[in-house]
Amino acid sequence: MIKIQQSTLYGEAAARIRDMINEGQLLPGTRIPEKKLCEQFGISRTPLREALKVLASEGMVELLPNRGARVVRLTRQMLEETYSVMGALEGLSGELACRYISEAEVADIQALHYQMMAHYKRREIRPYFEFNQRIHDAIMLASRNEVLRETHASLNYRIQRVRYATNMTDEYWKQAVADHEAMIDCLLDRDGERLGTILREHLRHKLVVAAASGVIDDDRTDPC
Amino acid sequence: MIKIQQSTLYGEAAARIRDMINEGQLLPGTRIPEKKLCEQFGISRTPLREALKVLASEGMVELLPNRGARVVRLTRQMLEETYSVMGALEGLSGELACRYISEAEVADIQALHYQMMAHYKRREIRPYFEFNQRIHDAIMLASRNEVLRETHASLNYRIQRVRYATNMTDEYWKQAVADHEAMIDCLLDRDGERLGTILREHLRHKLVVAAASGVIDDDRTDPC
DNA sequence: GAAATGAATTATGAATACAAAACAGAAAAA
DNA sequence: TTTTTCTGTTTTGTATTCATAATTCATTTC
Repeated sequence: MIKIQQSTLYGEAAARIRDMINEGQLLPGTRIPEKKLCEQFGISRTPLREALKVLASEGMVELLPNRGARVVRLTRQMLEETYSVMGALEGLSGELACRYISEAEVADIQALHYQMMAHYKRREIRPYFEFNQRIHDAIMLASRNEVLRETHASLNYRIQRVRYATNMTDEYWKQAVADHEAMIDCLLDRDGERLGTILREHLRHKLVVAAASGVIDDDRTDPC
Repeated sequence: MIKIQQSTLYGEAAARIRDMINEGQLLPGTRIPEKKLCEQFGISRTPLREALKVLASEGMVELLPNRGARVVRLTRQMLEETYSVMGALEGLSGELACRYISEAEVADIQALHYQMMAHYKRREIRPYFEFNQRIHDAIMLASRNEVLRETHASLNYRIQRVRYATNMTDEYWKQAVADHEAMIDCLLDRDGERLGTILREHLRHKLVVAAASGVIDDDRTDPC
């Protein structure tokens, strides 16, 4: 049986705007011009406005009544707050994953880990990120908690654009890889408590790098 | 200077639908009739549909393409997942609160605690809940993390209707009060780690009661 | 020259109109 | 009787329209 995935215009629009924000085509703090995007997407304002409502509750844009939608700025404060919350969520995912994960899933994650390591050794940052993300996703899935997964995903959207702009120092990269090595050990031992701790720490390290990425919109004059 | 709070129709509508769900006027699994609600609220379909998009990303309703909106069912599984995530979030709030809370805020929480205790002794469940919630909110505020607060609030919406239907056993109620006593001690000692642990435990206790509340929509035939 | 005022323009918020899909019920076929 | 097909109705998704609030920019005033 083939699953028909019914797509809606507002869903498509939301996804495209999300990408545009992450890729820097829509800049933080700037207005999102409804009319322009409607023409670009070839849709009317109704579904586009619905998409903006969705993005607003995801925290990607902010809606100012009668003044339109703006791309939210990633302040340092907000980034710290978000990483703190994501740390708690990923920590929980680690704890739960160790309780429920199957042998096969652990093996899959190990495989992903080795692929990631290969890209690390070759200093191929994009593919490295790719596999890195897939490992974290796999742990999320293993936690058998959809609410957790969705909540995490929603926060993750907001900070994706940081990742697009991150430049890793050798020192941090080494640390990140070490974290991942330890994570694999925890999974093999089913040591949920320690995996949770490592993941929370891991997120704290990520914050440091992210904060230095240059997409932070602090101390810019805010014309609101 | 008076702050003008600009309200939008879709925001109002979202709030009203939320309340209707929590108060049982819109039943889980049932369709949300656009036309009817439009007439009831005296608005057109456009803002109402926007409200539904917001509620959908909050997890209050689910949108089936071309088949309208339904109130999501609270399955036991989902309730467990949600409490698990909220436990992690409240745990974090406890840890952070101990780092940042002021003397005055601790005093306020103590005052709320004594008011809550008064209602506990008189077995006045509604006011007890009221103060209980206010204490948890106050800790959230003290954590100085808006992202955390909003994420928690969003999850809290979904399970509010359980709280409306909870009947407390004496045993659980006693336990809950004991938890709260311990929480106050932690705040006074600024013992974040322990407060975090207590809050996570506290949420686990809440789950047990909630699961027995009778608003769980398991094993009902699903006509989808 | 800078700030303030006001009309013209533009964008947003909400209502209405139209197209397409889902639903319901009657009639026909197995 | 049960199943299927067809048709009319209802409901949803999207486009369009209209009213109102915000913005812009030229003009006036200090």
